[in-house]
Amino acid sequence: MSKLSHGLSLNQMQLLAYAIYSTQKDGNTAFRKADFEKKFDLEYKTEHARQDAQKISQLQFSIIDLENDYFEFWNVFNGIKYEHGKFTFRWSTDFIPHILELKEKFITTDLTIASQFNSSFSWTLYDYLQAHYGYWHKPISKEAIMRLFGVENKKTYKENTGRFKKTVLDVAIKEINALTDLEVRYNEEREGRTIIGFDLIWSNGKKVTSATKKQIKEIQSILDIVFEDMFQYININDEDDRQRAIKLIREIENMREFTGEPICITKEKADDLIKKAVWNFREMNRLLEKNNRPVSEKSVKKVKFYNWLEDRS
DNA sequence: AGAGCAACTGCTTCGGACAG
DNA sequence: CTGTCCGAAGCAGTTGCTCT
Repeated sequence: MSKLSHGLSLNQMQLLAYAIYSTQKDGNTAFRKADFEKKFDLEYKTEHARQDAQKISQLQFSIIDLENDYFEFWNVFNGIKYEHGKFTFRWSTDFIPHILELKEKFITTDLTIASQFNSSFSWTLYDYLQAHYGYWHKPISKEAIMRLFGVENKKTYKENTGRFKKTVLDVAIKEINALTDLEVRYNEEREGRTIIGFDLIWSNGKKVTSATKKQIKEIQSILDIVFEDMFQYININDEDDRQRAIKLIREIENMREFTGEPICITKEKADDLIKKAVWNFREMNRLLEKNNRPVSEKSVKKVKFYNWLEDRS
């Protein structure tokens, strides 16, 4: 969603959210402006509706993975119509499957809470924090956070970090702290006297503890073994088993982003990752044995180690 | 209920003062 | 000298009101 709603004004985000909401609720692809206004507690002039609808109607949904020679772009809407207070819109057929994905993240949590936000920046930041479930802090460069808020071209903010804080970041944090369960603050990261980034720190009221170095090392060690034995796994003869092994490897590989410094995930999240990694690892070795492939000595040791841990508990 | 106009509010930008 | 802070001015967006 963050990518989809990038650079939209608050009203535009609300309009998009309400379109998704209406579709989700009763499959309706039309809604009355009055209902929309009521939901977000605002007045919406037709001229603004026109501008916002025009912007929304040009939205695109993209998936880009150039490393694998892959990209796709789809329009979100085929069109949007407005007539005497009634919006009618038609989703692009290729986008419809994605609406379902958006539902969980966007509709159930965000709309009730986010409808209270007065600033689009609050919406954006809230979305960003929600997307980083399992993290408890996240360092982000000034450039990146400006891009997140869609203000990377504002001269004032580029040259005057104080203004950026006052009118963008602080506004968003204040609203989130006031209206949601999250508690957000940040530390400034400086290089000399220049602010080069922020370390966003947040919690949902519950006490959170950072993942330990030991936990991260544990994830790292599984990553290393899997990587070393990669060829064993992808050379499995049986097509189905090979595809399954590749999928399991990918899942483990994706954990690499959490192992870097500084440690940003919670203890709880690290526990989940370790469990998941061990499970995948065992499953992969099972596939090797099933296909009469040798399991490396390191892997055998690792599996024994986990068996031993479980026997004790 | 929706459209349109006028007064007002607050944001952005610019340039200059100030501090390390 | 470089980067941050601050005030003035212009202007876009908001509010409140009336008319259709």
